[in-house]
Amino acid sequence: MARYRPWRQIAADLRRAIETGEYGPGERLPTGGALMERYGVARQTVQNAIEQLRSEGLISSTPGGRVQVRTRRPIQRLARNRLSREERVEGRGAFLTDAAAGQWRPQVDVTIHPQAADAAVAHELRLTDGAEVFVRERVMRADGVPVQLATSYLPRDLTRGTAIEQENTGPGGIYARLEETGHRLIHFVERVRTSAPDDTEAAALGIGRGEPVLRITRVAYSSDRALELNRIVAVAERFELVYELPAD
Amino acid sequence: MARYRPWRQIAADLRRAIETGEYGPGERLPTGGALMERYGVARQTVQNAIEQLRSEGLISSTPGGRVQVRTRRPIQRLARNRLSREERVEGRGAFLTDAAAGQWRPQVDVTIHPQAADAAVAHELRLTDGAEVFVRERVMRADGVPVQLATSYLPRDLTRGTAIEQENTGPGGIYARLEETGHRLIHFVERVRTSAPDDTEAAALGIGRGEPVLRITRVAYSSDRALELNRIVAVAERFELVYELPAD
DNA sequence: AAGTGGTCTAGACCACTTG
DNA sequence: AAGTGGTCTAGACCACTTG
Repeated sequence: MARYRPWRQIAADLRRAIETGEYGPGERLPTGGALMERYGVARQTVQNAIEQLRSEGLISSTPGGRVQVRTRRPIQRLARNRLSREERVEGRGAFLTDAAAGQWRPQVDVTIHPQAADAAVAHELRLTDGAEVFVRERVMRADGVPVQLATSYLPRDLTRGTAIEQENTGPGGIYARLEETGHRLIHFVERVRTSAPDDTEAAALGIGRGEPVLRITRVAYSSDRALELNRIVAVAERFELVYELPAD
Repeated sequence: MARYRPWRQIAADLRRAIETGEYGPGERLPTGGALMERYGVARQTVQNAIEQLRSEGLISSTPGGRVQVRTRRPIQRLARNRLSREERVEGRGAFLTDAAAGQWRPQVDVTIHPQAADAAVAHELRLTDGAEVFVRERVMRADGVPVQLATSYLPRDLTRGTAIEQENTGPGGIYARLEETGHRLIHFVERVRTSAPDDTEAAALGIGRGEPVLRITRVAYSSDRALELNRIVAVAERFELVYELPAD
């Protein structure tokens, strides 16, 4: 046992044990006390090793609870299929499309309200500061566990008098409603970044510090204007983003 | 000062100071000792706050060095343009295309060797286990700082006798060479995940634990086969991935 | 009530960078 | 040589979960 940075060795040992299946998905790791004794180290040192494995996405832990090997497979988020017109016509939103492909149970909670666009939202939608937008905030769950927050902003003139201002937007969701009112979608641009969550996001997603999130900013365009800004915060460990790109 | 989890307050104060510009890009934060005194807390508590800000991508720190506000803007990685045939014909590789768009100085170090495909590589390229592949390992730097590792695997029968087996693959890189030998690229599939780096990756990229990386797996396809597997490990904080998606 | 993961203090030392 | 960020020990307590 190295005297300097023994947490590396502890993390390496546990990582190997997980990868070889000694600790299978959903199983508990040894308790902190057991690891302290086994390696002859202090509590903080064990904690450093645990923190590393958590940031690698191998384990999850809850205070008072237990340290568990992660069991859930990543949700495949299929960028091409999920936004296709075919799926929209069939009446499924993108999250539901992913669920059907991945065989998990989707659940979406929505809150809606109009508001004045701040500078960032106005810039993305090419509106003037303070223009009215309609906001749909969604918490998405997979098999009951929150995995994603998505907040959509649409220029109010596109949504007034449509089902987009209802809690339930109807079959095909907001994109189907936009196309019905003559706003044909041409393309989407997605920008992907990653970072740690802030306190509000961490609480809503039920994750701790150090568990990274994906931040996806998506703008939907018609031929002449920006129709929707969607800001997504997703538990990084739970997702694999899949993009299909033409070579031409 | 809250007695329980004071690191949250310390992190919040520092975050605000960075966001308001009190500590500008490249500037140092107060030393650990100063923060211990100011908040009346122990060293570990300050460390917890610093760790949080680092995982949010706001600061970077080096042992013996200093804690600095991050200065570099994210590298825009433009998935559509960077792989377009037009760019390839103009003779620029994808990384160089990004550099031209983002105005930073690119540098690529390459090591090359043939090897037998392991099970994972064989699966992605639809080869039999142990089939020979040609491997190109690249370390990519922006303005001298390592930002990305990329390892390409190509079936050996596609590369033998071509410049793909040279260090310098010539104008347009390996995709241009593949197309010259009759393997027309039809599409790419990119899969994006994120996690912490392992020790080797952290050392090569010069980042610490808790700084997440993006793991991008890209496969290039012709009409009838998989031509190349590229495994990319990129410093998450430095990148913004941009994808353009058709609505049809 | 007992157990567990997480956080805290106080003090020490290590590895590294800057003068 | 001095300063700094990072890690460690030993022990305590907190918040939470499970019995």
